[in-house]
Amino acid sequence: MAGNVSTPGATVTSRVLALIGAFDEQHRSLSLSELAERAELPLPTAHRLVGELVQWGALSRRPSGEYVVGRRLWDVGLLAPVQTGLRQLASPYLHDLYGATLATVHLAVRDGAEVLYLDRLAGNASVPVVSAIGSRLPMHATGVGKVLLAHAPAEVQTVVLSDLRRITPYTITQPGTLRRQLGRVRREGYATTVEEMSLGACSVAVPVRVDEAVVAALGIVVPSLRNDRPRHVAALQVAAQGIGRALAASRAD
Amino acid sequence: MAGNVSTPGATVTSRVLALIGAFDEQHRSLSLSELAERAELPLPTAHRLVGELVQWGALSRRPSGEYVVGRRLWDVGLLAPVQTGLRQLASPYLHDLYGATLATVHLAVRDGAEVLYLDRLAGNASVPVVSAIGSRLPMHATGVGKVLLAHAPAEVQTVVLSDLRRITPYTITQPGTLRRQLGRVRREGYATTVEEMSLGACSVAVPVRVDEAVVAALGIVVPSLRNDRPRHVAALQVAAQGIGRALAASRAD
DNA sequence: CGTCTCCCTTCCACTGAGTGGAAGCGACGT
DNA sequence: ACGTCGCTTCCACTCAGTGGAAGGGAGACG
Repeated sequence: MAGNVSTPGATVTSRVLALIGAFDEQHRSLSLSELAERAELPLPTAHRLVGELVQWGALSRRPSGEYVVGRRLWDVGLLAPVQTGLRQLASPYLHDLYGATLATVHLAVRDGAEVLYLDRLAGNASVPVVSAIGSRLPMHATGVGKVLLAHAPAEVQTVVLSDLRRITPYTITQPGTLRRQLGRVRREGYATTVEEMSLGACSVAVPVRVDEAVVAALGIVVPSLRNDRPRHVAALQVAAQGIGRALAASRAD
Repeated sequence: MAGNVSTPGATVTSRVLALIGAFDEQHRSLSLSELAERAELPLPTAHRLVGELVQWGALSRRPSGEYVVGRRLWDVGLLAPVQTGLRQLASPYLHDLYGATLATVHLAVRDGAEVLYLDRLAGNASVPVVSAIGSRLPMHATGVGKVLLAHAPAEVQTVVLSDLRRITPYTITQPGTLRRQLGRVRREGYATTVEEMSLGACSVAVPVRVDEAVVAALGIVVPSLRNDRPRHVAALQVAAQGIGRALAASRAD
């Protein structure tokens, strides 16, 4: 699994997947040789496999000759259960929340020791943020992250607290400080961040609960927490409750 | 390539892709034997390949034993340019449009002789509709479909007009009638439908243009066209122009 | 409790699909 | 005209992939 793709033990399947996996946030389009290099495959092999992938629609070739992820993979990706349940159900509430706050809205779940962003609505006038749908960010520096961490199993908290990387000058890197904040999050029902992830961006986030269990987090990003905090928290909680109820109802399947 | 997957000439790659392609809207979760059958592969072969796919994260296995599309494919799918360009750019305008109309908002492109829905915002109070992100619908019975058809190449129009399936009692099935409507769409700059796709749902749609070329369509679904039509068309056109300008600007890459 | 059925998993001998070094091509630069 | 670089094609060798057959194991039925 951890091993090389081109050396013995490599199956055709693993080579195909290595090619698909060669694409990421920073590499949305790759030339044949880049692909071969990133997948650690000899060029002729990459060439043939990529040809098959293109024919099927998993990749597609730009006029420029570069390859990009194809529409068919996009189709299939949308069938993943990540989006099916939570995301689709939550969608209307996110829009309402956006309408009420006009701030960037995030829906996220915990993925191991990181936050996985499931959805994001950003308005034209919103604060620029680093998150993107499908991206992962550290838990200790985001609003949704703190919410999810506060309700995560103890062992996850331990892992995260033991590695608080500094991202901005305001990032919390003291385990004690963060641990105290997590307690407050549990008590008060919402988390905040102040420029801990990116300068000029503050956030407020609340948990989404189904029968007490925290299944996701809902957050907004605003330029400042000064005003409106109660209004924002209220709007978030209304939306979170709506999503929670919708989720619980849908479990009648 | 059109040929069978298990018969001679089939490559490992094509088998792997057949497995991935076995999932669709109606089949989001499949047992091993269903997978094998749908991919037309012998069971042991399917078993082995699926094992590799699961290990990589392209598929994942539910506690129930059924397989679903994995998170990693979701990740990769999101990198497809479908969403990167148009969808991301359009997102803020869609939200504004939703705020202005409180109706279900659709962003769609033409994919062959069908409409492919790229994005959809649905409020809580919105009319229920069949579309879903990533789904395809016929062009002759939807607002965005008519817009895209009106600006499609003649050969596409011919194909579509030759097969006007009835969906509701109000679906237009007369080629002549539809052809006349398409002319009006081009002249007036917007299309409408009245319960042609689903009862109780009407729609208004406009083209998104970049330098005169129609690259997408933007539509809303409402319970009735009686009132507000001019206001809706205006709101749609404002949003479509915004998206068009944003797209044109982004072509400075 | 035995037995039938259905679905999943493992085994392994045969073989043809996959491999990748090498050579060919075409575009661009000097 | 010649060198370089990235893509494409070729093809003989061989090892990865194949899938029939047999081995679990969970649940239904008599």
